[in-house]
Amino acid sequence: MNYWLLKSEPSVFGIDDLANRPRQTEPWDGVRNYQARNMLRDQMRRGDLALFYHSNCTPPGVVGTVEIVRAGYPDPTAFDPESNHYDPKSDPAKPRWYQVDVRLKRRCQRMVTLAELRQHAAEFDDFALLRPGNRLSVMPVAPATWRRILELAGG
DNA sequence: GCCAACGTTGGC
DNA sequence: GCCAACGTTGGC
Repeated sequence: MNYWLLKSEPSVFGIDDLANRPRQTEPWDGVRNYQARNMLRDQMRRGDLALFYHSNCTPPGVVGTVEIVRAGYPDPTAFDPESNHYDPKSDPAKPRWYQVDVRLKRRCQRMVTLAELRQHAAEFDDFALLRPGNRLSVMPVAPATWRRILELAGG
């Protein structure tokens, strides 16, 4: 079982949106970065858990946790000319982009902001989110880091 | 709105 | 394969 962090802009799809979905489940589509794609496709497994992180907002931070309920499979929005995530170079016979399905596990009792995570950086084991210039929208989280962040979130 | 960091594109 | 130009991300 692995731990992850998934970024999303709340103005596009936030934790409230996930909470309002049927079965509180949603495909995590639209990832168009190869490093992130590789993790979705090759490493994420059903039953893994991920932090739900709100980015490009005030304040950014961790707002909840989700469970991976379906492992990586081709992202259909890449084949849809109507989608903003359409990629004409993704061939359905050899899909370029992948997604997983996530289900809301729980909201944080209190949000853990990026500023707060930075204050605790020394307690985390090489947390990719805090590396300068980090732009990945999917990244692994070490188990000890996961536990500490959930403590900060009030369980 | 600014801008640093980084990824992608495309000419050569 | 190099690398400059350009686009995107995302914090501030």
